Amino acid sequence: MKSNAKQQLIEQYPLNWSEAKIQSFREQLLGWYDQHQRDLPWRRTDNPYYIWVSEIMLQQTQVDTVKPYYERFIETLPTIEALATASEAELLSLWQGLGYYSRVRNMQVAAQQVMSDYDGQMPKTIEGLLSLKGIGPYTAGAVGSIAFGLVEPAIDGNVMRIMSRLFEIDQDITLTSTRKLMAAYLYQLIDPERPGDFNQALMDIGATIMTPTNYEPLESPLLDFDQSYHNGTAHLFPIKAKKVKVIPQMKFAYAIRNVEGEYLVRQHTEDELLHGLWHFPMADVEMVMEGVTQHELLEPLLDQYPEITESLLRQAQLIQFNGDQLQAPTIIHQFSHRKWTVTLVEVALNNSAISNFESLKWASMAQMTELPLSTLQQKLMQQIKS
DNA sequence: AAAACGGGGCT
DNA sequence: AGCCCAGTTTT
Repeated sequence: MKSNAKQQLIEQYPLNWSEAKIQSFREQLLGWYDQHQRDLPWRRTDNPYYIWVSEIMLQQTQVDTVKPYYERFIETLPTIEALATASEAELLSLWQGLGYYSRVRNMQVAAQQVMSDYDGQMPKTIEGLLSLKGIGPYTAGAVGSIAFGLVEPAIDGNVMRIMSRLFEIDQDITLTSTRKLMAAYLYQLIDPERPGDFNQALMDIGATIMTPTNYEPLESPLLDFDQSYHNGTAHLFPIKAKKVKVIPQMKFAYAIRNVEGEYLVRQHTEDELLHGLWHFPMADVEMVMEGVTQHELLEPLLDQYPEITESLLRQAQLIQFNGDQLQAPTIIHQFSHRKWTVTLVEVALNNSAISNFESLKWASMAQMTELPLSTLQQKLMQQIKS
């Protein structure tokens, strides 16, 4: 990261620790690492390519599973050039069983980028690493710090858990702002003499001591700095908002206009979303076909609203066909738990229908604007005006 | 900034 | 069978 951006981040989230306390943190962490670091194949090399391969593999798989894959991969494709020119069949067979096959394809694209854009050498800056396909902020930080000594944090799930517990960070770790806060703290904590070891030490502690379910990490070299341990709150961290899954739904909304220029509208009931707000009548549909017919457009409406009869629509004219091609706008409306894709179907009646129905009534555009409307309905009405 | 993606592993 | 994970890419 550029030093001015880094400085700004630190000013935004200052740690306010004394130099002595920061020094002590580094000494505890690195002293522990010197004694307890795990002996892993990719820690016996300083070849940036090998370290890169290991980081990509470790993104998706546990250490013990990765080991044999790693050994075979670097033996078979020992250089970036070999990776860049390998056949797809060879790549896939080397990766078979690891999953996330797009990542090995991305890695080959990146190897080709290195050959063409970087003269066959891995770029030695964060920006350069980030320019490679498949390398995001975590991998750039890991490879950059371990292989090139760049003073950059490598924030993965382990590190987020550790940071959220050390500082009792009570924000959702899936938020970008929370990761920025952690990056700011880590820029202040990271040892500029040994950034790669600093990052790997944190990851080892996360993997072996400050695990997801160990709330009393008595062996942790960071115990003195561990707020959640001292307050007995470790089990509360990290805070991860459980994401409700969004159910996609397709709907038609019918803008049915009579000769007076009025539209049929209805107020959503309490068993519906957008309760109390007024809308064009809407109907659920499975999917919208490419070559949908006029009949198919109106069928869901008749199904869902018994009071709208076929005789009423006998004179209906669908005004959105250009030749046979339907040209209907769609509006996306996102709820916390639903995503509606609403296709606006415009219907012009030639007869002068005036009587109101049980739950539907006629309203001019001007009258509608006096009613409580959802943003969805406003967007639909916007489509008609233009 | 938020959503989509992805396939092995777990319940 | 369906949910979950942990990072990157895409929008």
